[in-house]
Amino acid sequence: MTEYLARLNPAQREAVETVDGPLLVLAGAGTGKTRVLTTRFAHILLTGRAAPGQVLAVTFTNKAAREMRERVSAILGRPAEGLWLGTFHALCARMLRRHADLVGLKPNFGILDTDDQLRLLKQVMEAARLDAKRWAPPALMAVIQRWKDRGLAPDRVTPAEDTDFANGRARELYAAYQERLRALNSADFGDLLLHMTEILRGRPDVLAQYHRAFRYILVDEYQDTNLVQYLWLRLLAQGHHNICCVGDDDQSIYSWRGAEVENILRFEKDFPESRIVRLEANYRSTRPILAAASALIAHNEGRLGKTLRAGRNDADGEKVRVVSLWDSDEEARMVGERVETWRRDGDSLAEMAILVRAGFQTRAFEERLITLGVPYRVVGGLRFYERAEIRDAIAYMRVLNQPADDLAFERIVNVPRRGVGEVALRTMHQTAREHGVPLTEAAARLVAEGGVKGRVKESLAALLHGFARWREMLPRDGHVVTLATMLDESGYTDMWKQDKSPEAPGRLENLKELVRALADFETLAGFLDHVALVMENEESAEGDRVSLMTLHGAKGLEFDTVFLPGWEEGVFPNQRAMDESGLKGLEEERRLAYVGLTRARRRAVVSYAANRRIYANWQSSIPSRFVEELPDDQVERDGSAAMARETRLGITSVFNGQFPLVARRQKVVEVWEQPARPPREDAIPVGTRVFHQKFGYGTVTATDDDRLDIAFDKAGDKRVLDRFVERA
DNA sequence: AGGTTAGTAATTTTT
DNA sequence: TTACTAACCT
Repeated sequence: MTEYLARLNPAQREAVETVDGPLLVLAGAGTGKTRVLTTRFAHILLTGRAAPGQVLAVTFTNKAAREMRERVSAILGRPAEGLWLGTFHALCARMLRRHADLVGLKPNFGILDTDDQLRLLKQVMEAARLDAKRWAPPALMAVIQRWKDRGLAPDRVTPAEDTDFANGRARELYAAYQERLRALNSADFGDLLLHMTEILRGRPDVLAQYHRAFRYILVDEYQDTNLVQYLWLRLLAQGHHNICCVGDDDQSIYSWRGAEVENILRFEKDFPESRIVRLEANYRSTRPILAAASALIAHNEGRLGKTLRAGRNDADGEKVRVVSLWDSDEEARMVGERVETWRRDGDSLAEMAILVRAGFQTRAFEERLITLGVPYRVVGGLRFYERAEIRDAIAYMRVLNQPADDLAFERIVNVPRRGVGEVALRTMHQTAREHGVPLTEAAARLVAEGGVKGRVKESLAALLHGFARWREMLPRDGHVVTLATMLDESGYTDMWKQDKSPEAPGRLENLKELVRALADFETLAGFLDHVALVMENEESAEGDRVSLMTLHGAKGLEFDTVFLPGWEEGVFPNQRAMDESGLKGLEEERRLAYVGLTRARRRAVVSYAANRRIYANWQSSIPSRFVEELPDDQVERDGSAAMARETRLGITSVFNGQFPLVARRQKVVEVWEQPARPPREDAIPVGTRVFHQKFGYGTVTATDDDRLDIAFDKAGDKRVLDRFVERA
């Protein structure tokens, strides 16, 4: 047997060797999903079933695409070239450039970022005379994106599917938005998939062309596909049916972005002869971690069903720790202390991660780690190409590349400040509309014909001359020199040099980095495409640092030690997720918890605090139901944690019957079916003087069962649970 | 046009 | 708390 096959376990080998026909690989966390995918890819090539260019391999992230490319090359023993391997968006962009005319675009269409989309949408809404205060543009953007996620072009949206946004005018606005995009020769992210799917649906000749081109299709993270991606895949797989999807329904955490786990089930229906392989041997985590994660996720309904087994011989290990703390500060201290202790014991910081539900939660830990002098890095956050200075610089390049790029021009026309404000911009827009020309041309006319005067005229003239000059430079001096010159001569770099804010030097550094990055590209257009599609954070993974990130950001990563703080009702599971999506939302939160736990190889520390500062004021909180769903025999609860857990069981009123989400389950049913708690004998009436450990003395101003509103003498107005105060 | 101040809202975000 | 926006003043 060939060497690369010998390294696989039987299930993995089956997934690799079942080459023909539809195959669904259900791969639990840490079961070697990437290995299967890459080995399968290489296997197809090495057995001569297809040439490199005849396999279509789709991922969600650029990172995953890069990794797959590297690993396929490693197995082949040579660089893998000519592959159709990339993200859904990158592959669609590549295809769409060939067929742009079929959807009314030119092959050099631009790809808009979120800022541009929003700006354009605002303009569309303005033109439709909608009150931006009553109807928020981002809300409409979300509606349109959902439609695009579902493969619905404006003419496919039925009136019944219109939302109540703008009194049912969302469809009309969507159509207008698409019209504007076309006029600007631009596509947004959703369009890449939508247009391509429309083309494949409507043009059998084009579809046939791709059927001939691709003999095999490989799909990563299948549980995260949305409907339009599914349709696109299904169209491409028609005929040969050689499609292999790898995914894990238990790790589906992007439904709020349009992902539909149901695609897994649909797939089986559409390809009745499909086979399913389950990868269940986990090579990552210790037994207790696996057992805890499995027990937790077992609370979800409608799973396809997988059981993680420890695949390692050395899988025994410490129990999962659950620590309860008095407040969020103490939680941060606890995490900091353990980081220090384990570091002293020889653990590497790079092997520790703090995974939070929401980005803002990282701050408390950052502060603590700074105090302790422990190096850390925050993963995620603003990406390189999302920084204002980078977007500005790119907007300059876009105008250079395509003078008709109104959105880019609008962005930089007054950056740096040139005295071209709202009024001047409106004049330009009006002229542009009247003559049916782009903004740059409108500006040129206004300058020439005296439509603008004084400073505005001077500035616009200077800027337009600048662009003419830089455009001349481009073929002569190359794009790198041109960009640097353009940024200098336009006054853009000066703007940051004169800026006294602490971020300014960093921004100048970023601009230099951008110029350096540009050098890697042959053409300006190629670079702009890269920027739009490969918005990556060039994070220097260098140095021994603790990683801080959201649970979403941690998907696909693993660490020896994982801290999971903030397991409190409302925080995690997140209140809004439950409000908006009910049981589905809760189950997705639980999957997120599952993802978090399964990131850990050796140690997991779950924690929650009884009091948390949210914005300015303190709020008491209740331990997350997930804490309780962890199995006792795999978990070591800190003394006070055990106590607080009982507290949680006793407190049913906090849910107020709003979320009978857990009532289906035996164990908690008891809790839910308890008769309304009898009025407590020790109820604290309004007006009582009380003492609170943290806030000191105060007077009760209102009560709601066990929750008290208290006006504290020093700490101000707070709402706390009655068990945290005593009569003064 | 641009800077200042007061008011308001606040997950997750692969492309 | 911060960060962003809208109204307001210079």
